[in-house]
Amino acid sequence: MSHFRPILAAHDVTEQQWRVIRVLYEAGKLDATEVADKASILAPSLTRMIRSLEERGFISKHKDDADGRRVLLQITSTGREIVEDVMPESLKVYADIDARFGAARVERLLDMLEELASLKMENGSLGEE
Amino acid sequence: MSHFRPILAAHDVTEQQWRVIRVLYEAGKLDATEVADKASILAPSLTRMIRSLEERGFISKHKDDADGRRVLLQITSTGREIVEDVMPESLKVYADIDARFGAARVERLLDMLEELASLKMENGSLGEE
DNA sequence: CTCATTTGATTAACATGGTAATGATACAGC
DNA sequence: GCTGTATCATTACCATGTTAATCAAATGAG
Repeated sequence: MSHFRPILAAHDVTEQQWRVIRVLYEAGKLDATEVADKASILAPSLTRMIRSLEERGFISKHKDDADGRRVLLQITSTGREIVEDVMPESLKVYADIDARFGAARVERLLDMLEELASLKMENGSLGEE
Repeated sequence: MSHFRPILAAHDVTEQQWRVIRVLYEAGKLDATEVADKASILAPSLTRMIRSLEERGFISKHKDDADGRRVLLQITSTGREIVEDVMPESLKVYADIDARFGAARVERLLDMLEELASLKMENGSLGEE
């Protein structure tokens, strides 16, 4: 990711903020919980990021009329411009990794990591005996 | 790691702090740079952690007589007690992962990650064209 | 020896991870 | 319709990641 940061830094966007606006770019209007989930960001972090991203005009925030607790988020045209500017570099990073590490190995690596992560969820055979 | 945190939380020690005192437990007296390196912690973070760990009496800090810029760190008997109390749980976590995920696969996973990480260091074929 | 450079540590400033507490709205049961 | 509970978001608080700036000590060139 650190390869990637300079491009984002030029837009004053962190990697986490990038994930948020990219999710909104791809999915359209989403509520905050879905965004947090898809961007792997905790709720308290997202709250802070929403404030910052909205102040800078990258996203807009609305209350859900159907459920007053929920917050709906949407990317703005300014935000879209950033995504469209950064995306080519982003794709290049992944293409480069695929080329140099091997796409098949990348996939295998991700599979293993996912499986390892799911293992740890299944139970707690730890610290409770 | 989150499996591991309850045990550490009982001692009011974070995962990063655990890595620091474990390194010092195993290596004896070390200077700050080596500790930061072995525990994968950045210098500014380590500076803050030293303050906290020293205040609580888990480590001691001395100036290096041979090089006044360097700081030497050493675990105290209090710190040693914590390590000896937590270590069994720590080993259990790794043993559990080895058992459930497979020790060979764990090793393969670590190898792949190391190789991937080293790839990214070699150059920057990114963002500079 | 003196000065410029280098190196190690610290500080500062900001963003995020993480947990707990609080607030506000929905909702189920009565 | 009210009330207790559950759910979503926010706030508060602290630790760490991250970069840049600063400070102090060591080192090298002259």
